[in-house]
Parts: sequence; structure tokens; C-alpha cells
Amino acid sequence: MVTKKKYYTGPQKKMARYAKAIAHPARVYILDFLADNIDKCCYSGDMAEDIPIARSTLSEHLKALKEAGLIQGEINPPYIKYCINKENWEEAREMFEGFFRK
Amino acid sequence: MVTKKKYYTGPQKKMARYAKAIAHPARVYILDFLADNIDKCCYSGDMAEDIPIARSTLSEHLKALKEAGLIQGEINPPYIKYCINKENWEEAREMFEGFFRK
DNA sequence: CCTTTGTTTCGTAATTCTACGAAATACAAA
DNA sequence: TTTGTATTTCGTAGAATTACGAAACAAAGG
Repeated sequence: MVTKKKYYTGPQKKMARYAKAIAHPARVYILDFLADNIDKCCYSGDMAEDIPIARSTLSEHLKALKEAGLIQGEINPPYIKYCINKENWEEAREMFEGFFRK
Repeated sequence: MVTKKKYYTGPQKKMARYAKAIAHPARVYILDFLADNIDKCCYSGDMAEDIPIARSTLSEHLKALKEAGLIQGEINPPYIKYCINKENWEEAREMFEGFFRK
């Protein structure tokens, strides 16, 4: 039997995870919208009109981005204010920069 | 009925497509490997030992990357020499840079 | 306390992804 | 022409993603 590496490295997995978060046009839209100004915040409803999906689906995409760490949500019912998670956003930026600049 | 944008924009879709190509650790590995030196080329077998998947699966990942435009393959049976598709690689680099630098 | 409002969660269905081994392919060498 | 080598394609299966509308939620206002 040939010896194989058993697992992917941490950075490889992290990179893939960030990329997957961006890998849907709706999520690209959301991130574009929020990253426009790094301190910008918005509510789910602010985007709902401009995106060709149901509100519940938009909510799931927001959840996916939150789980990936790229955004965060401040709960203030019935509103939830979303904004970029600056720390992870910067980390992702650096990872992609390093990835492409080899 | 509320007026919604019907479609995502071209750049949003393109961005998502590139991100999806990177959204798997095996493909991150492959791109890392090839982009190490932008002119580096390699054969499928060169990577097979270092990655925890079957050769056929590796082949499918290579196909996915080729279809996404990030790599290209020069056929020279039974070898196929893969390398970065420089033009699209640069385009992707710029897209991600612009995406994160807002 | 009942209703309204903005949002998320649930149930469900269709599609896509990931993976493997077996079989096919295409040229080179014997 | 047969065999060998490197790789891809095929058939299949299980898991994950994406989508929707209905229902649930939680606070505010009547």
C-alpha cells in the first residue's frame, strides 16, 4: 500500500471553508453589500428586495456566512443588525492574498 | 408584488464560480501546488501520493478546476501536464483583491 | 392580552457534490 | 500485435446545498 497523507492541512481546510462561504452569488452580494464600508451594518430586510430569492433563503445564506465567521449579527428583535466580522474578514483577505500571490 | 432584481450580476456570478472552484481542500492543495511557481507544471500522478483521495477523484477535481478556468491541461498521453491558467488566475486574483479591499 | 412586524426555523424536495472502484482510453515499448 | 502505464470516464451511492412556503418567535404597540 502506498503511503498517503491522511489529512489536509489546517490552512487548506480553512481556505476551502472561506471560499465555500463566498461560493454563491447571493452570498457574494451580501458580502459586497456589507463590505462596501467596513463599518456598515444592515438588516436582513434591507437586502431582501434586491436579491432574487425568498426571505427565508436569504436568512439561510446569512446563517451560512455567520457560521463561516465572515459576518456577525447583533440581535435586537425583531431586527438583527448584520455586519462584517472584521477580524475574520482580515484573516480571509490575507489568506486569499497569500494564496494568489505565490 | 414587490419589484426584485431578477438575476445576479455577471461579476457576482463569476466571483462565486471562482470561489466554488477553491471551495474544497483537495482543490486548494492542487492550486497551492501549481501556483507555487506560476510556470510550474505537473502530472496528475505527481500529486496523487500526497492527497488523501483516490486517483479518479483527484482527476475529477482537476476537471473541475479546468472547467472553472483556473488551470489548463496539455495533453500528451498517457500524461497530461497541468499548469495554472495565467490569464484567469490573474483575473481571479484581481477579483478577490477588489472584493476584500472595499 | 392580542396583533403586528421582521426575521428565523422547520419540513420537504430537487439538485449538486464528493467519493470510490471498475472499465475505457491512448500512446509507448516490447 | 500484445502489453504496460498514466489517466480519465462511467456507474453508483451517500451527503450536502439550495430553495420555497408555512409555521414559530420575540419584542413593541394597540
